[in-house]
Amino acid sequence: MHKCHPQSQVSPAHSPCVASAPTSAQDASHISNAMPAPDASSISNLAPTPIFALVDGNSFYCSCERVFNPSLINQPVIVLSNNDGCVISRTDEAKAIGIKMGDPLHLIGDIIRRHRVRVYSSNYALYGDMSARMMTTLAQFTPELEVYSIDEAFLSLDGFANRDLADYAREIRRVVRRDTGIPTAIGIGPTKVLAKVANRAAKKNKRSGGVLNLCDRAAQDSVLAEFAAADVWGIGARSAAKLARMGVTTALQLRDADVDAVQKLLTIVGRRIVLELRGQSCLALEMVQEDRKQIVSSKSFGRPVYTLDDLKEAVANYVTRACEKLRRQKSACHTLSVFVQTNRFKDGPQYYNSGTITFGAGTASTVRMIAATSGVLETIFRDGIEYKKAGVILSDLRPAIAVEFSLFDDQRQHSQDIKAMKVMDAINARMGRDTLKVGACGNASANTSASSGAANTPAPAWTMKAAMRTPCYTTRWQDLLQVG
DNA sequence: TCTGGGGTCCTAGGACCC
DNA sequence: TCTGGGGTCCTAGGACCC
Repeated sequence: MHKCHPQSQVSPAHSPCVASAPTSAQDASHISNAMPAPDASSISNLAPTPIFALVDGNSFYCSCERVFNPSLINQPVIVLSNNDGCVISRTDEAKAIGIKMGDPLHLIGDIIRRHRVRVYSSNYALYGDMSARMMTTLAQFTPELEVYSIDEAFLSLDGFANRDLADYAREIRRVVRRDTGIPTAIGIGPTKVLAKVANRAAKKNKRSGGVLNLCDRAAQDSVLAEFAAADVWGIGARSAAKLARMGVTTALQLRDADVDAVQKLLTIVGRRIVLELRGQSCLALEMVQEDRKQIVSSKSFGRPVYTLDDLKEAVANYVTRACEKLRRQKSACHTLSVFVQTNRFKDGPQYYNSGTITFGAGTASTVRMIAATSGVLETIFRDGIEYKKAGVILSDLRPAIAVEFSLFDDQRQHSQDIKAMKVMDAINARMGRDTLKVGACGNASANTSASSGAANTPAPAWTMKAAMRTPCYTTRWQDLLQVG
């Protein structure tokens, strides 16, 4: 999902930034260690400056809830993280009464009651589907689109320089709103970092109408002067503190700072940000989704877990999710790690342990990997500990098609594994997730939602809390919104 | 009682080899 | 045995993103 933020390596194919500023060939050679310094003379001075638009869904999760529940409009609304832990999305009304991103639910009970804040558990099936609709709509407006996260996309508007870009962006907003119900903000700039700045500024400034074009220098100067360096894409808390120590607190100061000094402080990443703020594009649009290099599935438990059996069941479910992702990208895993840990927010003794298994021949078999995690858990489990979280990490992923066998690997078993997984994936695709699953996963649904009360047995402790989840309006027939 | 989950990239330092 | 330099590969930790 997050391939190309300022920390990512620069794609060698992308060097038009140098064209607009030939004096910076030196700079460019530092940006990418992998590529030779471009020969300035070989680059046409007429190479067009790229144009990026960043489209971002406003309070995306909350907006998704509003689409299906108009009574939430103009109300403070928040959406919670897993286990109803903390705030991960809030509407403007919720921001206005002081609710912050990441606030733990149990610390803001007062505000919630006082202002009658509408509170929702997160419903990723719904948000994922709404996201897909938004991206499909956006794709109508440009052939070059990078889906950057669930609620954001970069669009290349390279061919649109002859149009009024702000007008075009307003049209995009209108159609996305009409076709999906999601309100957006759009920032436009000659680099991704500037498009990001424009987007944030458009959101903040109510007079902007949700659109801001930062393609021209005067507009950049005035907006960057009012923009905190800490809010620039790629500058986190640590880097902001370092910059502040050298007297840099605004984005304008950062842009005009000595680029070598910034690089010394913030590595090559900082250098790129400065150049991007100057209008030299270092971060290319990445239209194709690269395969994951690592797949993680980990979750805090709804309630504390004490037994090895419960841990095994929880982890079997996490492995199931991770392996589905693995097979979707047609990879095989060579290294599998499992970890368990206590509640890090609780006083008292902490425990963390992990174990790793390597597979000589890569595998994508849920069955095999569950068996492997079971063995690992037996070695890292200690009795008498209150576990709060566990997870698995699949790494050293390589193409499944190229799995290599040694003399001792059982190739016949391997091809049977593949067939079995094909069948399982096909059935689950047709009939719904977990229609067919490995016995070790138990009977519980991973999500103890309000609607799962049919079972007579209580949910295992590890299952997630999600007491305030809305129905999956768009992805389950039973949950279709009824009108009338 | 109560605090998310899933990613990527960069750098420094150690191990090892020539 | 000592001394020196340079290269590669791997890993852990730090930082950042949504």
